[in-house]
Order: sequence, then C-alpha cells, then structure tokens
Amino acid sequence: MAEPVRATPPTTLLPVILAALEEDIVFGRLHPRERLIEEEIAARFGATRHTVRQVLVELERLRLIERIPNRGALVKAYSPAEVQQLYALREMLETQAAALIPLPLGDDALAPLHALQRRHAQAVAASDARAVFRADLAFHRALYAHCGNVFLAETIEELGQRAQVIRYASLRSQASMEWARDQHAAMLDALRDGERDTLVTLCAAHFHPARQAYLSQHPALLS
Amino acid sequence: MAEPVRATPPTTLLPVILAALEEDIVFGRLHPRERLIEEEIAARFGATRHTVRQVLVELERLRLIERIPNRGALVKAYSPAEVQQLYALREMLETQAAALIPLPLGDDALAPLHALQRRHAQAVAASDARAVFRADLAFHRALYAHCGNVFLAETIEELGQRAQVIRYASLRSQASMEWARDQHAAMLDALRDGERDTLVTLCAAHFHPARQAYLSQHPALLS
DNA sequence: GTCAACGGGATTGTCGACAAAATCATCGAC
DNA sequence: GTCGATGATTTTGTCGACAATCCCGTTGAC
Repeated sequence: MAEPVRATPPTTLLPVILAALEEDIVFGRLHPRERLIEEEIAARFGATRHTVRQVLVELERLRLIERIPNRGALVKAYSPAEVQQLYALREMLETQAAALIPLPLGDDALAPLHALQRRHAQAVAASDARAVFRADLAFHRALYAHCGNVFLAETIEELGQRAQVIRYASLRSQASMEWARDQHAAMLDALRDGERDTLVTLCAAHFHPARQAYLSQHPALLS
Repeated sequence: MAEPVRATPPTTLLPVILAALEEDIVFGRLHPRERLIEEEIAARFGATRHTVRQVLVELERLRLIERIPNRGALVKAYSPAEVQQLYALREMLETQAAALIPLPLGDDALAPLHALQRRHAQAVAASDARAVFRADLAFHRALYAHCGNVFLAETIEELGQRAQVIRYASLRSQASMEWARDQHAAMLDALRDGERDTLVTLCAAHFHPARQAYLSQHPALLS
C-alpha cells in the first residue's frame, strides 16, 4: 500500500485507480512479483471490487501486471535477457520511425513538439518525477506520430509503456532527466534543420541509460 | 447470426465463444461495422451476458472489434490507407525477424516446422478454410519464434492477428492458399540451406496478395 | 522426520437483478 | 416537408451476494 485515498467524484473512479496503480508500478512503489489484491485496492479507493477488476484487466493489457486464473495479479518482472530484447526491438522501431519522418518538419508541426518539450523541461526543473514521466510519454507520442504509419506509432507507444517499469530506474536521477531533456531539444533541432542522421542517432541512443540502470539495479531477476 | 449453438460442458464457455466470434469476424460472417449485441450472443451460446462481455473485452484486445462506452461493440474496419500502413509495418518487422533467424536451422528446429507445414498443406488440399487459417497462424508463429527476440515475435503475431480480417480476403481462393503453401515450403528450404536472401525476400513478399485482395474487395471503406 | 490428507480462512470468479444510457419511433411546431 | 422535442424500448453498465478455488497451517500415518 503506497498512497492515501484520493477524494473524487462518485462516478468514473476507474481512470483514477488505473492512473494511480500505473504510477505505483512504474515508480517502483509496487515491486515486481508483488501481489495486487482486489479487495485491498477497492478499500483504498472506496470503489467496488468490480471496478478494480476492470482496472486489473486494463493493467494486464498494458503488460504491467500478469493475471493468473484463480490466483490473482502480480506486478510483471523482466529478466535481463528480456530487457535486452525489449530494448533491441524499441531501438529498431524508433530508428525506422525516425527515418520515416518527413524532414525538415514545418513550424506548424514543430510548435506542439516545442510546447511538450517545455513542459518536460519544467517538470525536470521542478524535479517532479510524475510530471516528467507523463511529459516524456507525451513528447515521444507526438514525435512518432509524424512517421506516417499509425500502427508503427502505436507499437512504439505500447513497447514504451511496457518499458516504463524499466525506464523509471533511470528517471530517478536528476542527471538522467536532464540528459533526456537535452536530447529532446537536440531532436527538435534536427527536425527543424532536416538533419536525418542526427535524428536517427538520437532516437536510437535515447534510452540506453535506462536499460543499463535497470540491469544494474535488478541483478537477481533471472527468473 | 451465423452459426448454431454448440453443445458444451457447463463451464468454460468463454474460449468457445471467443473462437466462434473470432472466426465469424475473420471469415467475414460478421461484416465490418456490424454490431455485436451482448444479449443476442449470450442467447446463441446459452451463456450469461457476463461471459459474453469478457469475450468482447478479449476481442477488443485482439483489435478485431471496437467497443464504444454505452454504445456497444462493432467489428473493426480498416481504411485503405490503414491497410497499406499495417502491411508496411508487417513487412518491415518480418523482414527484420527473418534476418535475425540463425541460419542454417538445425534439424531439431526444422522438424516441428515441417510438421506444421504438412498440416497446412493438408488443410489446403482439403479446402478447409478454417483449418488453413489456424495452421497458417501456427506456422508463422513457430517460424518467427526462432528470431531470438520474444517481443519481436509477439509483435509480429499481434499484427498478424490484426491483419486476419484483411488476410482472409485472399484465403478465399484456392489458388492463393496453394501459393501460400508453396511459399512455406520454399521458406523451409531456405532455412535448411542457410539462404538468407531468399528467406528474407520470401518473408517480405509473403502477404502481398492479401493486401491487394482486400483493397480490391472493399473499395468503399474510406471512412 | 517426511509426506499426504484435511480443513479454515482468504481470494478470486460468477450470477441475477437493477440502474443508466443510448436508440428509435412518434408527434407536433414552424 | 423538415426539424427538434418526447417517451418507450433496447442495450449497456454496475452492484451486492454467493459459489468456487486456492493457500497454508495442522494433523496424523508410516
């Protein structure tokens, strides 16, 4: 149990619980292999068990938990080999997507990206991990939306969500967050100036520190 | 409504309904945009509405239907542009996966693939569309399992499932099914002989006819 | 001492019924 | 004749309660 109950309007508790549990997992307040008990969660949020159940289904779809019939839900754990493979695939997809974005990107398209970049930078400045998390997600989604392939963009986002647990290991350090911020800025410059190679390189290397951090922090996850 | 009720043990109706609806959609007995009504389905299979509801959630996860809050579930439709993009991504991923499979593949690994190939060939010979469908799926899953990246294999399979609705447009013709069968055989030869270029080319071109068939059959899906 | 059967408590799964929302046909105003 | 409101009907969403299953500590036999 990590956070106190949050006062909310009587209906639509579902998205609140979903976001809360998502963050609990991503920020490591719930550890890999930890069990999620429906009734506990229901009590925490003042919701019915039915609502919690739907949230768990959704978390399973996001691959943040695993649900075993009659046994309950566990926070998913990734072995080092899986981390390597997941990141290899992400690198492949994001490289391809970066190669597909039409360059240079016009101001109409750049403006929203700059806005998201500012939001991210502000969150970093405020050391607000939760805001950094959300802003980073939004920035990458907006970036890859320009690759011209809805399914590629969707797949990249899904894999990003799956990697959130891993990524957070690096989000913890202020230095890493600042590094990501500067990389985002460099990406925007490359988009503006039409520097394809720079962009592709930036996208490919963007998440290496996260992988490293996770592997060094969880040396014993050889399940 | 397409099929009669099937007598089954009292419990675990869920997978039965899931498989039935999946085939109804893939084989075009349920058309794009057609509405799936919970109570009708429940009555057809003698299940409770709760069970049907879970099936619909699962079908949504497979991207075969779309569920709109308070409005119900619709069979998903793809616009020509989406079909192009989906197939472009599949081609990219399957090409990469084919490039990652260690060659030549040993007999231990080839034997199960040959078995699946035989199953597929028999289904084609019997003109059993349902069996062809399942066998084709199993063959490709087993093939790409050798690429060494679980997530890549999973993603390929998911995109394949999403494309099933489209793919079936070509599965209809006996000639197309025989063509697929011969391509599978050629893939196995390339795997055995270590002919990387042949394999990659085969994998990349494997589903072109399906895309063409879908686009020519649904010219008006420009939603 | 080990292991298998057993039971109490905890946890998940399913059901029937009711509530909320959307759809559709009808009706009236302009 | 078209358009917008109104109410009945269809359809989906949610709830509380009960059933099934699993977990785990205990007991007893060998």
